Amino acid sequence: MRIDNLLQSIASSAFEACFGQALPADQFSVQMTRKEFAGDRTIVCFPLARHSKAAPDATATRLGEAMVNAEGPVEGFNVVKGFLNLEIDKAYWTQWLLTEAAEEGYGTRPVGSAPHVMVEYSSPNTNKPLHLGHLRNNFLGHSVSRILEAAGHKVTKVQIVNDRGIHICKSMVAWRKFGEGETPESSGVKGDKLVGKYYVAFDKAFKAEVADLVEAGTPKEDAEKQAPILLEAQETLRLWEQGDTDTVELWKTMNSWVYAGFDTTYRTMGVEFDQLYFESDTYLIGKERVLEGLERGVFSQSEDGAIWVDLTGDGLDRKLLLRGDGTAVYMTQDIGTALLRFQDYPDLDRQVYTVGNEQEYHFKVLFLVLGKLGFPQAERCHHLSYGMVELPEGKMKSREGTVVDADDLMEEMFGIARDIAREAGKLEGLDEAAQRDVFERVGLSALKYFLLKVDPKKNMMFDPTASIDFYGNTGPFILFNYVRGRSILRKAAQEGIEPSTDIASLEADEMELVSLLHGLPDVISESASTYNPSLLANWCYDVTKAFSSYYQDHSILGADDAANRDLRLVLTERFTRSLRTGMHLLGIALPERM
RNA sequence: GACUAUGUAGCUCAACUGGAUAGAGCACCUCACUACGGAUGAGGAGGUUGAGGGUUCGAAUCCUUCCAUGGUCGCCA
Repeated sequence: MRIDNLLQSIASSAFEACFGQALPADQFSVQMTRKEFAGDRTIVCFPLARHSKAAPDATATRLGEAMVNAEGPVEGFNVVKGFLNLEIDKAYWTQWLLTEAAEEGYGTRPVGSAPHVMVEYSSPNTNKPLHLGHLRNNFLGHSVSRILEAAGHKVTKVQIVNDRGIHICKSMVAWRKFGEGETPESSGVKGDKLVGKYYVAFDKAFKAEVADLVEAGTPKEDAEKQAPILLEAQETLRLWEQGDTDTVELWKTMNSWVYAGFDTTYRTMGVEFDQLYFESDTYLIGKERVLEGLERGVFSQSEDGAIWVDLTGDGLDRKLLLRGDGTAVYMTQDIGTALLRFQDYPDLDRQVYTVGNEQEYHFKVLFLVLGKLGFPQAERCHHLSYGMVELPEGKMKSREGTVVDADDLMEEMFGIARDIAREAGKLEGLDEAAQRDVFERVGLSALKYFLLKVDPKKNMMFDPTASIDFYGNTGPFILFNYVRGRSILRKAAQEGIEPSTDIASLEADEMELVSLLHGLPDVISESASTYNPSLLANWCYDVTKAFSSYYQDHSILGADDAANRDLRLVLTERFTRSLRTGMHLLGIALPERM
């Protein structure tokens, strides 16, 4: 049993023995004792006073005495006002270090012990490359997937590729007009960047045409609807929907360029998916399902034939699900996608959508609609909503060229990692590929940690100069301490030192590290139930800081006697392994050297 | 305007969900150390937690009224 639960249960029976009143264990709030006070865990006794009919400090004292006398690890106590500070038997912690903390997979639960969850993230448009916003999205979704897995869920990672619509047609038109047959192979340009280039070219040509029309006397609003290149894009969309062979061929070709480009970026990012869904496949399913819903009477139809859902009973509005002309809107295809997924995975307990907070209303509606269609999982579905990534100069705007490209940013981080590593000179003897691997791990750790340490729901500032910092509260700082710890363990192994189970008792300055290590399982389950990796990121930093400080004050291999040395080695081993678990759940891979 | 989130040190972020003197990093100042990996550690300074009112043993956290900022309020996606 975890120490907090154990203490609660001891407190509960001790309280009943003292005051003759039974309180459920969860009424006893156990927290870590602040370091300016003696003790390991604290029970706040103010709320207990009205049940004990005694003053808070008297209640605390009597409860403390009873807990010391009870069977269990409580060895002593002190009372400050109504705070009961408990001292835990050091042997308890020693035993814990040698048993639970030593287990393979400490902190995680076996996959399949909790329900099957689908996590969607990334979900890009196919008309432009991935940028900084996608990085936050991908790192979040990927990390939450791993955290849910560690909490025992079976997890399926998916994305919905927004591969159809006017945006991709614009790139197609521009490519046909200006492309002269250019391909990723012929130009050496990455596929997603190439298609993005034509999307920009379209926009430029469009604006020029509008300007010409305005020059010729057309009002601006009309000009923006009449520009020939826009009409051509709309015609292309019509042809695509009719299945026109040439159009569909070009669409397939250009999308395939984008996918190849995205694949490269995802691989560099270190994220992956179990299955891809494509809007071009799901929007028709959505139409069918909406029509079925109409037949079953959960939706209604207006005179022009449009289909609506009435959510006024849920405090929202009426919402359009299908246009009068039978064409799909965004909601239509999202309904189709959701239902297809439930059909593909009948054991699915819920879906988690990693999508920016500007779509909160959309997902409220979607989940309500799924509920109306009779899916009990709907109420467990979750919109993992996250805030925008802002730059010091404001929002990213493609028109102003302030979009931070994902590939460029990652490459920049790798370069900084390389420069620092060369200066430190710790990678001599590694070949090129192995060194590159280290640079990527270090650089990615900086980016991922920077983006994940902030509460997802908050907007965050991406200050380029601060974000590339490798000192302080950063990913590389955590990696650095992991590498130091591993280096010691390697050295111990080389010297044939195998820590015995006869380890020294813990001193006060070791307790902070031990307490933090002990907290890992709780942090993981808390992160999982709130879909919040930042809790885990902060834990990784806290435990690393504790180790770094401990490392400074104590020579691990140079300890006075074997019992102390073995304790320190055990601590180092538990630290590196727990940290590796935590960082893995953030999607961060750790190097052995750096 | 309505709805919704956010507002904490100069800056970027925490705060175990109502608990003790609100903590880290960066920047600034001081100190330690030829270190099992210095991409280090210790200390100092820096706060009326946007403002006012309320709830109670106790509030950054809950309620309320304002203020500021972002987002949403399409037969766009």
